[in-house]
Amino acid sequence: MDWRDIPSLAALRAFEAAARAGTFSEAARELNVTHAAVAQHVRAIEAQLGTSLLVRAGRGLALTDAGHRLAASLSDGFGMITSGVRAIAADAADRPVAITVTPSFAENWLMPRLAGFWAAYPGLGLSLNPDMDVVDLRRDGFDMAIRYGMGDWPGLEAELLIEADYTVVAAPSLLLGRPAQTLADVQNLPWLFEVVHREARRWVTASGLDMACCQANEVATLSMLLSAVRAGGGVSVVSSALVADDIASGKLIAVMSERREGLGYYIVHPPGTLSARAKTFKKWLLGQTA
Amino acid sequence: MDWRDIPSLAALRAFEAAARAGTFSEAARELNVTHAAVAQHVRAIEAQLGTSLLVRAGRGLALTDAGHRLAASLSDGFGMITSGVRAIAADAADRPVAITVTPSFAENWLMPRLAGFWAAYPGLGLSLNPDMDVVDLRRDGFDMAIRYGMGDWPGLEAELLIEADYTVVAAPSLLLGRPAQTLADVQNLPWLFEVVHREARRWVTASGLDMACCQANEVATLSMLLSAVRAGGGVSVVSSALVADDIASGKLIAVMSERREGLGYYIVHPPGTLSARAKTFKKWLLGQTA
DNA sequence: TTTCATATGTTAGCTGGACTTTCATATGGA
DNA sequence: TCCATATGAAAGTCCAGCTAACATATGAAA
Repeated sequence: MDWRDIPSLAALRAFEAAARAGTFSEAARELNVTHAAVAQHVRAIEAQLGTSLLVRAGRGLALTDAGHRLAASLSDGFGMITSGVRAIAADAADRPVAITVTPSFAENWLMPRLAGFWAAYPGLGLSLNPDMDVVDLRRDGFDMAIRYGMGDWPGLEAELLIEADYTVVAAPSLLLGRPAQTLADVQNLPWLFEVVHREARRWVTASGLDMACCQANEVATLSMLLSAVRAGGGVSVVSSALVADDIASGKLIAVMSERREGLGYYIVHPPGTLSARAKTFKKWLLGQTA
Repeated sequence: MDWRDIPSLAALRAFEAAARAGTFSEAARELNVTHAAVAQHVRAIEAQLGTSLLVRAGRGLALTDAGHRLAASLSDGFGMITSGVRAIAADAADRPVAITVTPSFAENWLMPRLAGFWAAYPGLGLSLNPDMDVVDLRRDGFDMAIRYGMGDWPGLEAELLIEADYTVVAAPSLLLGRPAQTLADVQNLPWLFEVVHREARRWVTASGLDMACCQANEVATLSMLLSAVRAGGGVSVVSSALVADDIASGKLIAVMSERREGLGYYIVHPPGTLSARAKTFKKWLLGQTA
């Protein structure tokens, strides 16, 4: 589509508004600009096309024949454009909020709380996608994600939901009444690590755990790890946020804990306006940790 | 038409081009901008509408369902706009060049030369409107005017065609062989003045004519005045340009002459591009006095 | 006829939207 | 593996689009 011989779209829009409104002043109010801006645009179009479109008539303006014809095709064209845009925006606003979230966070933190959301917002649909991968939100059509990390994903806005830490936990059934207040207390017990969570292993070693003198097993997912830890299958390092209820109820014992600056579960989304529904969900999420 | 919730038209055009071209790079070439400009526009629209439109696919891009639908309505809308604009521009280019010109200039200078123009440009139509009034070119649909004055009409471009002067002329049939080289030589002959041309009368009085001792008649139009002067009805003050042929052939005698700085016959038109045809005519006009 | 509100016309000056520049990364054909 | 061409992202530039200001025109009301 060759635009080189077409006046600027801003000018054409100004002309269409003036043609419809009958005065530059009224068109200016509609477009939130001054009458001078509208007048300049219209005269620029006339100069470029070599014909008059709007001429002075009393206190207002009258369309020439050419002006009538141009205004008609512009009105149709701009009508089509704005209708198409609004249809897309309406569809986007109506569909369920699409969220991608790590499975373990979904199972251990989000799902237990979601009944509260459903009670508060019965008509607001959510589409939750548990996925361990960091997916491309735009490519895969997600409104937002809840991600674990430092909050610095390029091109995305990230807002901290829950701070994360490293917490050593063990089940009472594993401890068998033994004290569990230092790493030394659990040094000789079996240990469990998530395959990909190398940093947890690195941290606990740096904190004094001697990996050589104890049995350490690896499991594939955080969900499986938590299941095994709860069953007394071993000691592990997790974010306390995921096991807050377990610790509070005594189902798991927190041996030691250390905060990591910046580390946390973040609400992540592309920059710009979220839909009203997505905003509502985000607000509710943030309200759960205030 | 409420534009507040509509992305910028430049952005929508960029998106439509990218949707059609399949890559930001190709769309950028079409629009004469960089790929980054197109990419930024598209992502801005996605942010505002809350949905993906174009996602990465190999080395290019693929439209999402929403993207397809939006691209279709934008293509229709922009097509309507550009077709409408081109139709108006084509009409303006095709119609005869509309010129408003003073009747006396038309009769005495232009019409005698126009045969040369018609011979040189047989297919180029002209629409000549003799009018003594200074008309509003845009309101009345004129491409240009040939006007007598100082060339300083606001909001218009003016280019000098012929310098004007005050020239005292008389017919030989009036002079009856008497010398006619000074105002004194024609002081006691009858004089003619155009009703509205007060400055000619003012000038000749300031140049020494004693209005009290001679018969002075007024006529309504310059054309009538020239007709009477040629018939020996009286002495008058005219622009020599209008009677150059008469003077050259001896049909009129130039008694005295005085140039006036800036005064002249000007080609006048609104600023901006004249149509190709109007430019051709203007060029031809200017060629007649080079 | 005068006054007043509202319109257009015009030009000089300002600024942020639109773009460029630059560099990093991704993709696919040779 | 190399290379050409694509997108992604962010910092910086600049002029199209606008405002401000003032002049002039129009028409209704007093």
